[in-house]
Amino acid sequence: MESDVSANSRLTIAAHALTWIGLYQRRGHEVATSEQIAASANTNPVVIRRLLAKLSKAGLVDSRRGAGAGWMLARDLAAITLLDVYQAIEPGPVFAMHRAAPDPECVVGHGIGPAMTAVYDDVEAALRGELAKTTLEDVLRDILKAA
Amino acid sequence: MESDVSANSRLTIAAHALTWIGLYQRRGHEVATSEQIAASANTNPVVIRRLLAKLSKAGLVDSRRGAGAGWMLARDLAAITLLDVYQAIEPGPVFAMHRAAPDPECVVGHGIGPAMTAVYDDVEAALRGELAKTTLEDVLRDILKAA
DNA sequence: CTTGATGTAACCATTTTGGTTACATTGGTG
DNA sequence: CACCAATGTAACCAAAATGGTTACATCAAG
Repeated sequence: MESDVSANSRLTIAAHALTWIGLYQRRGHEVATSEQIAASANTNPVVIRRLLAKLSKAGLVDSRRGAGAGWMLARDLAAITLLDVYQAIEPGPVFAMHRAAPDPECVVGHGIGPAMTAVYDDVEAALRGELAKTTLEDVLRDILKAA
Repeated sequence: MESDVSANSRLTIAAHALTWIGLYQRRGHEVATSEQIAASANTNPVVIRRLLAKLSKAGLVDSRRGAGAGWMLARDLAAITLLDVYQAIEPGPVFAMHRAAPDPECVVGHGIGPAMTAVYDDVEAALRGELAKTTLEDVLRDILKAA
């Protein structure tokens, strides 16, 4: 215990992958391979494929198999928000309830669940609202501006 | 991999502990012990003490040692927001960057870090803003209302 | 039919999370 | 003063999450 800075990097990697595909296609290529993306993101191709598989189920990308296989965007970068990406890869909530149910005989133990759930719902809504404000086009613009 | 619903329950347990102490004191008791709180939250007293230790460092609670030892609020429930609790126990960010630095030769690999950091900063601000809206007095009111 | 890449399962090392034991320390009380 | 209940922490552990890696069946264009 004691160390923090947990959190996972999936949203970052997924945004990286999609942005990379978008830029690659914009430069005239049909599809991008998980190997190319993995090289840019400095991770393993399987990690990329796992994320893209989820993004594919969410309708954000399409894949082509066989020879000349690879990935392509299903929508323009401007039509994909970070919320879309987040929802595609992170079904779980940010905050968890008690690991084991609290004492139902205790007033606090009995009522804290619903009370915190209500708050967490609002927090998640705020988080989603904020993620929805940024599209991958915005991210790419930021990237190109800084280059 | 694959399962989700990660997230930790620390904020929930910490809010539970503080609310419990507040109600207990309101009923005329001087201090609450980690054992009592642990019984209500259905966890181990050491887990409670670990959290309260951090909350103590943040100035939200005080502890008394020796005989008649225990914990008491350093401020009224109405003067403690969930943001105060969150900051006391969760220094780390919600989203992480690449585990290994991306390819600096690649435009995306080079610029994605600052771009995502900017977004994440806004998201965290929104999350904190939402947590700041609720005080533990609000939580307790909710609990008592439902009882 | 060959080939290059997807789609997934499987396995593993590392880290996080939280539960548990253990124990030194504290300070009021009998 | 000795007792004792509870804090404050270290240490250890089991379970789960996170990502990296190998392996391989499948697919489809050439």
